[in-house]
Order: sequence, then C-alpha cells, then structure tokens
Amino acid sequence: MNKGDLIESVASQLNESKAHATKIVDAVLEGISQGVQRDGKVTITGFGSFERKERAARTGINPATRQPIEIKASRTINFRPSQSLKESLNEATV
Amino acid sequence: MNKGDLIESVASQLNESKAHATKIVDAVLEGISQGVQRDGKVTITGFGSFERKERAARTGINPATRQPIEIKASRTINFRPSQSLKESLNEATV
DNA sequence: ATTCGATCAGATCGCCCTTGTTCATCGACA
DNA sequence: TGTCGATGAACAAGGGCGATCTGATCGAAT
Repeated sequence: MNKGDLIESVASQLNESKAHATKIVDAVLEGISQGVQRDGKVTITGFGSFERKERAARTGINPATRQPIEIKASRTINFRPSQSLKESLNEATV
Repeated sequence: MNKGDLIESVASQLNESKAHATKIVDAVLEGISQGVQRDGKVTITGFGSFERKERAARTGINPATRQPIEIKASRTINFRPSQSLKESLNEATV
C-alpha cells in the first residue's frame, strides 16, 4: 500500500475528493513529523506512539567490504503500536 | 505531544474546525491501520513506511518472578522513517 | 522522466520484550 | 467544560532476536 492508496482510503472514509484527501494526509503526516521534531515524542491513544530515539555510536561492519566501521551516533524514529493496534494485528489475517 | 495537539496542528494547517480535524486524524490513522493489516506494508513516500513484522518465539524472562518464560511468536509494526524525515530530525534541535 | 525507496550482503551490538501493578494523564462523552 | 473511564508509561532483569551499517541497482511511484 502506498500513499495513493492511503489517500483513497481517507477520501472514501471522509467522503472527500482525492485532492482534498491529499492535503489532509499531508497535513497529518506533517503534524506528526513536526510533533516528533519539537517534542521528541508523539503519543496517539489507541494507535501508537512515535518517539525520537538517539542511537549511540557503535562498531558495525560494512557489508560490502566486510570491514569493521565505526557507526557514529544518529537519531531515528521509533514507533510502538498501542495495545489496541497489536490486538487488531493479531486478530486479522491470523 | 498527544492526540489533541496533533488534531490542533492539523486543524491549523487545514484551517478546519477541531471537530473535523478529529475525524480527519482518525480517518488517516484508520487508513494506515487497515493498510497495514491488509497489505502488511504501508509505504508513504517522503515520510516513512509501516511494516507488519512477525516476531519469532523466543525465551524471555518474567521480570516479576525472574523466571524464564517462553514468549510465543507475535506480530508488531515496524516503522522506518524515510531519508527526508531523518534529515529533518538531524536538522532540528541539533 | 526523475526521484525515491527497497533490496541484499554479513556480522556485531543494541535494545526490545516479557509481567503486573500503580498512577497519572488523556480522551471521549454528555 | 467537567468528569469518568480507559490507556499508556514506568520499572525490574536478562536473554536472544533483529536492527543497522554501505551502496549500487532496479523498480516503483510521483
């Protein structure tokens, strides 16, 4: 499923045009993105929580050359689905 | 940041009422959730991708009793931020 | 058409994951 | 807006899984 399908789904749910749904999806994603950037964590009850995680530097391996390399610290986004979402996953397609 | 703040952000971006923004956020999250459940993966260009991951069974420990327990296989959702989102993270709050 | 993401390789280290309770906070409803 | 119910976070400890690195290429998506 890609962005277009998500937009179609949203458009169908809200009974809106795809053009507007595009803006909607973009706004929501933008809001989440800004929230993570500013607050460091976005908790959405019943869905899950996005959290900015600082990844410490460590020693890794370059798969191409198989040489040990030092991976410097970076930051990523960790998403943890809420209990409800996990249950939905386990119920569906079991 | 919680759901209410996200709704406010969306309402501000779209210049909509908070009531409608609530429906909007709910619809987008519902769309993503359904997409993950049905397709197993939701890729949103410029934002990231949600992927349903099967977690294998393994041996864990009950922190309360410190006894080894068998954790049965389950499934969770893995979110990988896109390159653009990572760059936004590194630029902000550095 | 161009850009963006996924893929794959091997290996190391990180950190997630469990249980169960309490508590505070958040959301929803009236 | 106020209240009530629901939901998430925290904590503890340890083991094993999986995430992640490069980077070029291919395919898909916009």
